[in-house]
Amino acid sequence: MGRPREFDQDKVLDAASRVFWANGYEATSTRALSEATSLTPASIYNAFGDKRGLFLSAMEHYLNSTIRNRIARHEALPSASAALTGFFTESMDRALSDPDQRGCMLVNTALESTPRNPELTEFVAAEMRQIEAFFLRVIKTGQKNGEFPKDLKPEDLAAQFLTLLMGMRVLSRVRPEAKLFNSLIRPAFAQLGLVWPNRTRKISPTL
Amino acid sequence: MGRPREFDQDKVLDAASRVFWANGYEATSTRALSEATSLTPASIYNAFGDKRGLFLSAMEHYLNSTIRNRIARHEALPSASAALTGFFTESMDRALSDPDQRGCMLVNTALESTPRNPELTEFVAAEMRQIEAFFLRVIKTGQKNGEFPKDLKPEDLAAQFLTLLMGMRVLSRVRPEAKLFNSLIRPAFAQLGLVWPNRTRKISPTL
DNA sequence: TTCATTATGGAGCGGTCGTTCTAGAAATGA
DNA sequence: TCATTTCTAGAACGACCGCTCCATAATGAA
Repeated sequence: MGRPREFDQDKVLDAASRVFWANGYEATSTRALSEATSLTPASIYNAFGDKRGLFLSAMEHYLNSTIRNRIARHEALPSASAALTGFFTESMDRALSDPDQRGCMLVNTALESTPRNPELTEFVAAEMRQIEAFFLRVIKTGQKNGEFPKDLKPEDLAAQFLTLLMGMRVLSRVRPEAKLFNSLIRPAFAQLGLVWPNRTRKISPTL
Repeated sequence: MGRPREFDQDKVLDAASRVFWANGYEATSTRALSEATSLTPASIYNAFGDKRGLFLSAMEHYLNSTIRNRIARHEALPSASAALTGFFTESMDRALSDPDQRGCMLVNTALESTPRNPELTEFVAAEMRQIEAFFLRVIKTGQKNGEFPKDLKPEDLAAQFLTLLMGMRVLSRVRPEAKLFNSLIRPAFAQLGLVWPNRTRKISPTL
């Protein structure tokens, strides 16, 4: 019933999340969003309510197409070692190959959200718990398999890997250096008896 | 020559940095800065040039009174163990006792700065290198002393501690949980043969 | 005293912000 | 066909943005 929408929601959210990701919520104007999505203000407000609504939808879209997707793909791998190595390899390559040094939209949002936006803060916190839970599952599996030593508490290790990931995302905004990242991941992996194969800066595709 | 200033620069920068720290650069209006500092716009612009100038001065003030000060105090301690333990104890207590969960102004700024502000990005990067250098000095001293084992590369350890600190600062905005922080610091300290005394949430003074 | 210089208070500048409004277009159901 | 509903284009709203201007006040130098 009624006139159908002319835009592709996925493409719109893709464009919107790119802008929010690069500039943050506050520094992104609704005009910039209009231009990026090729949507008029009326269409945006009709479809998403307001700027915050579009941001939340764009954030969901971002999480699904990056972090959640990455977790699902690597958790499906046969070994815990491969899952962990693959996850960090991909994370590091992405961080180093982004010419805009946008880091991670989740981390960017974490530092832009304040206790005055408790729902947003809780949303970010919950997503970080999901990442931590992924690490916990992988580590427990690896310990059960015999891939990883069993003397270390998996909860501690999961928290460590989460923080390593968060710290890397901060550093990738200001110091996207392969050498730095290698010296972070190598000792963390060594705890689990894993050898981290040093990686070098990856040139981004020109699109 | 000319009329003297009526305000105390230190108090003004203290007030300004509080507002920037809590809300970020973009979300802080010059009106809010006027109110917080009790200065008219004319006085602010006369003294600091523009909003960015005030921000940079406030940032310097913040760094001097927090991170740089903390580094200097702990590096003066007789043992490397005490320096490292004291530094992280204070960092963790500060993070957990802040009712506004402002995290670290340096980290907040790191994620708000873009490659379009290369000077700001470089400023943040340089400050982070200073923190890393502090860790490196302490670790090298500890290894020379015999306080820390010598089999681990001090450069790797310094990078690790920097990332741990950055990651903690991200998490402190959204998940300021003492238990989480203890499980992060404990294993990192264990590498150096240090025992981390678990800490609990510290209630902030009511001022 | 006078003058040059700098600081302050407060009004207000042009511009941009997030958002809404109105007119009309494109679909469905009767 | 026509009423109803939803979506789109583009102008425009009031609010707020960063910042400047102007008159006046407070200092040191001559």
